[in-house]
Amino acid sequence: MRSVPSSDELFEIYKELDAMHSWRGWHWWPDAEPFEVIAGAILVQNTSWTNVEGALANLRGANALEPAAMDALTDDALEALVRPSGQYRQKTRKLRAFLGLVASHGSLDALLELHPACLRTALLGTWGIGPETADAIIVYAQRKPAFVIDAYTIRVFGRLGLGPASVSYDEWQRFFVDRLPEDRDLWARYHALIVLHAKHFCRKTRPHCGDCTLRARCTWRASATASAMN
DNA sequence: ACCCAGGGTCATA
DNA sequence: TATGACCATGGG
Repeated sequence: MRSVPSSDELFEIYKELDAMHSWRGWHWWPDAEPFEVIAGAILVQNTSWTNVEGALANLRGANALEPAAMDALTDDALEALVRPSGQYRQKTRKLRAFLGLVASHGSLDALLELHPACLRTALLGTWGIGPETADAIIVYAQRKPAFVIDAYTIRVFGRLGLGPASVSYDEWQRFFVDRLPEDRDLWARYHALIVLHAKHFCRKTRPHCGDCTLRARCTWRASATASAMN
């Protein structure tokens, strides 16, 4: 059913996305410190980024954007700061669990010195951190190659008729990793462009396909069968 | 009054 | 292993 793209085709799509969206600017944790990137990666789980900005602003105002300072906060205080991002009790637990991982490695710097594969294993063993958050931490905080898969990735490429038929994170990740050179900047930017693209052209319900230069490839039609194509 | 958002965990079958 | 409930705020 789905076609199997060549490496060149995936790179062509990357260039199309870049041409469409690079003008929108690059607000993808530009020069943020690793700990802020990690906090953002946890706080943004199933939440819009605008909500996360409020929580990060609160944390910055409380000088809590470093492990020791955050760890010194009570649960009540941390929950209050993180509240704008939603699921604030869960996310307080998750931040706390990550702080525990940092402590077990001595420091954040020491944790980030790990080989990416080792860091990934350590992150996946931490409560509240799954594959997407782990890969986001590796590529955007540790700045090592990791291709992040998210709901947007599966939606965008699913509508293009590409990628695995399953929704398996690992299968989708292999789909990209096997076809693209192992290049941290390329992978980091590719994921960011997919998110930008999805937000502007591949909304869940209503299509905004007007100016999308990929529309010729798009197999998705609005009302028809909103189930299979997702 | 909905639906959705840059997931992950847990209980159930 | 696969599916569903749950978390919870804020914007459209």
